Amino acid sequence: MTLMDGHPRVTTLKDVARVSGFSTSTVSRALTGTGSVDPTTRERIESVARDLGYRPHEGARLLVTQRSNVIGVIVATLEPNRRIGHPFLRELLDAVRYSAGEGNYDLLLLAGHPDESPEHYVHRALSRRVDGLVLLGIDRREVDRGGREVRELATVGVPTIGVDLDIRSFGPWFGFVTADNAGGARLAVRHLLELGRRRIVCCAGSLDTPPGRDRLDGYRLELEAAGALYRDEDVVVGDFTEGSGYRAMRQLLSLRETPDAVFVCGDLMAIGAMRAIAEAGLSVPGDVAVVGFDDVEAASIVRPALTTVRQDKEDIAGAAVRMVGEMLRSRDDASRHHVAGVELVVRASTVPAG
Amino acid sequence: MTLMDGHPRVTTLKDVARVSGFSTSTVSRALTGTGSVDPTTRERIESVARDLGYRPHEGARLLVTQRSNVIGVIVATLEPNRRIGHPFLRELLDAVRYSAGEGNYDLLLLAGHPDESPEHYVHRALSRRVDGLVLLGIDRREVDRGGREVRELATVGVPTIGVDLDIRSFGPWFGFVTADNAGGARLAVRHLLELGRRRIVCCAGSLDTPPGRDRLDGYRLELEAAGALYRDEDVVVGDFTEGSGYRAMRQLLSLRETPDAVFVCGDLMAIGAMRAIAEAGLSVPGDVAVVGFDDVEAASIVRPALTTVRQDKEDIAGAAVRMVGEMLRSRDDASRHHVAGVELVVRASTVPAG
DNA sequence: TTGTAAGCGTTATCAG
DNA sequence: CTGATAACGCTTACAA
Repeated sequence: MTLMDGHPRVTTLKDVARVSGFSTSTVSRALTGTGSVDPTTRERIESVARDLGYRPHEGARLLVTQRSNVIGVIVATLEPNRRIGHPFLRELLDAVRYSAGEGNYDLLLLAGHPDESPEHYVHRALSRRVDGLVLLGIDRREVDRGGREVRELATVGVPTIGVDLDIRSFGPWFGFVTADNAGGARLAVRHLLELGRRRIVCCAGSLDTPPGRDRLDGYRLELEAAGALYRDEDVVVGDFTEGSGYRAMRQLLSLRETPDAVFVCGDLMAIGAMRAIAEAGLSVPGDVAVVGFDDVEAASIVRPALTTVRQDKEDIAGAAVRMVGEMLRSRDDASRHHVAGVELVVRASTVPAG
Repeated sequence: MTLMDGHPRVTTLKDVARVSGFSTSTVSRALTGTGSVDPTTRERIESVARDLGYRPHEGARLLVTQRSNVIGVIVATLEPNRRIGHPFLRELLDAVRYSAGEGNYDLLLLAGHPDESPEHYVHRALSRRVDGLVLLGIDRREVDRGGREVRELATVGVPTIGVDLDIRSFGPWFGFVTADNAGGARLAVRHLLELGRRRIVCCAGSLDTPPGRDRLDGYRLELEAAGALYRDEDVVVGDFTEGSGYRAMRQLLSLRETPDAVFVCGDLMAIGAMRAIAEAGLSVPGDVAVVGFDDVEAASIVRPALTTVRQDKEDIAGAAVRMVGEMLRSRDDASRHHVAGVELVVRASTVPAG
């Protein structure tokens, strides 16, 4: 590295030490705020650091502190390693980004080759020494497939939080965050009942995900609590995509007794369901009232605007990040489970039965 | 660090060396594939590394190689440091994530405190020694405000790519990627003309962004090329949000000569425009044909489905990542400008004039 | 082909 | 309050 090098060597702690006339240890203490330094000294050092444009080298720091201040994130993709599968996950990722910032973390979005499997992600997370890992919408079966590697996370002690994915059985380093899916579903169904709807059917989401299962449970529970009849034929299972909602609704509309309301376990599916209803020559909300789940951006944009159960994304993201921090500090009160709030957002897709 | 420590020390290169019986340098060579090692030796070492679950420490590696294999990303937020402002940016971020993976990079999503300014992001990027930086939808004025820090990126030699943001004037380390906005706009207008529409108005996006300006230019150019009249009154400027599209369209509908088509410079605004048209008692596409721009997920979901100009997100993201790599290798042919493809996607919001 | 040793930029321990 | 000095885990001349 010569002076003629095109890259003017970046300023290091040593440079700050040399110019300010103090030792590297003093400079380190002054700049990190650990240990005690004379106020005058500190000022002098800070000023020199500023003038030189000093940027601490996080890699070097990590080497000794064992803390990267980085949280890794893995987001479920629809086809393996392609696009993120659902707008809700993109919105949630954004919320995590924001929460991470509040906790002074940066986010490492683990990217993947087209043909990488889960263990690769874990490897990368481990290699980068992330302080914690957040799994967004990952399928349980995928986790099991990478079981060996996932267990390794626990061995090394990386707090790992599953959002809509319960892997607490893997050990104490695993946390679980989810919205109150069952409660939200009950809110939705109750709303429809209060509107005077009597034939409430359900378009469910994939039953091998916690949200898929819990929302369907909520639907059943609320019907039963109201003394209404739950029937298996009234439920068709989709996979959270618009297309599956459309198909499910077509099927539901062909039931002997036409429904006057439908609880759809995801907004995208609900939008598909509305399309099916319109095509069948029926109207929303007049003939069929529709309630979705998630409150993605599109829900407030479609016409009629979709009544839906909003998941508190900020709460979910905040809890995930907070859990990482707590587990890192090994606090006894580190909760490993958080149920985020839900809220019914009434829009135009539901009105009282006519 | 005792043996009783809850954290079984993570395996290091030294461990692999000890167990395999070779020196650390040989192990390093064997594992990274640099330098020559006896095939038998390599096999032995690889097997030991696997058994021990060795994960190279990227921080340590960075320290010596000066390469982090991380690309930093900063995404524009609507309110300062809150949510990502536009669904297109979220979708684009996802595309960047994917492209980064193909290039063997991970993505550092620079998160921010609620009250951080751009220079803080740059500081974090610099501290983490990102190999490159991608700016998504960042406002030019923000960049100018952080001018000092941005210039520092060039000093240190961090390839920085602006998507929809041209900062090449800052020096050779800056690249610019954008879609063919003007061309796309012309596609849209031509389509409307071919449909027999004669009163084509325009709802423009913020004119202080390249897409805002170029799409409006394209609108004007295509009209003029067709011998049609461009009039300032036929253009109302919004800010890419649904609400601004709604308001702009109301204004456009109140023109003396009612339009029979509108080119809206963003899908979200187009959705708002459709709402305004419907409220005015007119129909889309019968009375007013609508073309948007971007092709965000919502465009194919609204009814009527929106005809729009699709930006090739994969192309944009791929170019940004590729540029980083090329600049890093200081290739003379490192292009600093890429114009990504656009494509007209015809859906239900446009039909021939009746 | 392999090993020795220096050094990357920090923090932390321990004296002074 | 301050300063040597030893790590941290890895790559890379340079020697053998």
